[in-house]
Amino acid sequence: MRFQKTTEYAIRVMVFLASYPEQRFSVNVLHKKLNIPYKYLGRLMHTLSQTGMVEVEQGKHGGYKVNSNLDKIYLYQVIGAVEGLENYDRCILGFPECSDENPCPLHKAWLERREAIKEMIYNTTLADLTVNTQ
Amino acid sequence: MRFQKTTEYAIRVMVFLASYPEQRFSVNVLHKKLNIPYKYLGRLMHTLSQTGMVEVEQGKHGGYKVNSNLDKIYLYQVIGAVEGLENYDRCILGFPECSDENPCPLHKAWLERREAIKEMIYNTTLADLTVNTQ
DNA sequence: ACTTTATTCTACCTACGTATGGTATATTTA
DNA sequence: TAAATATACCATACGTAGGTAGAATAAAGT
Repeated sequence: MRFQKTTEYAIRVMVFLASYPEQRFSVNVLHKKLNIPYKYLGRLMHTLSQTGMVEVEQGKHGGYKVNSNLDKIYLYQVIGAVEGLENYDRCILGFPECSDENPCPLHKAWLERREAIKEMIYNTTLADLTVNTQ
Repeated sequence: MRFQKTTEYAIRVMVFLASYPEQRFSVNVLHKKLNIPYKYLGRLMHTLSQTGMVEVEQGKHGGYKVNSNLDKIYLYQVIGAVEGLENYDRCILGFPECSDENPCPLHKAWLERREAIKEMIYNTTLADLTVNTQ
């Protein structure tokens, strides 16, 4: 019961970028600041840039910068961009036929907790998550 | 954010066995009833038997049977036997230095939800999870 | 204008863990 | 002895994580 590493990386990067919304960072700098493997991060940033959550500039002095609309970028979007959101509507025991009408024995208990997590990721924006460590 | 498949399998099996606490089942029967790959399930059952949560009998007409103390077998034990419990005390962003004193920006929100999940797995026993589909 | 430099982008390649299957052997008991 | 099952070991598939190499891009230096 945990995020994929890639998802952790993605949220870490986005939180960092959101903390310096005017600045542009190269992959190399992000790699050093956030302790994420350089090449892996490169591909991740490319993926994130394609969703529009970060803006990219190529060439010398290029790099990545968060999209200015911090309060429009939700955690669920970051998670959805990397590991998807299927798990948040899934039976915890993997029963395909599990539903409110035909519940598995953990259905209700898990539903409540899962909804609390969804409430978190669907209501938290990057504007809520800035962190200044400078 | 999900269980490993193996963890799902383990809980499925334990819930099934707990529903027929007097009966002994062969791997082959469990495999067919629960739609879990035969060979994989064999090893999983062996693992589970070593924790004492299920009792094993070999030979013709042998098989697995849940330990009779249904109300003493907690969900966290089943989860711990397969994928471990480390993730339930882990920073959601993977910051090693994250703590109550030095929280990551998601610390408090995640802590509350994570504790709700822990509350579930530490308070639910197999006695709460029987299901009769016969 | 040409070259160098710093950067992203793209396409493979490697490592590793989880999930799964195959085959052989050991154990029990009808 | 034979059938049913457990146990052990080896092989395969697959997804995630991480690395290598070079092409494309764009700025800066000459």
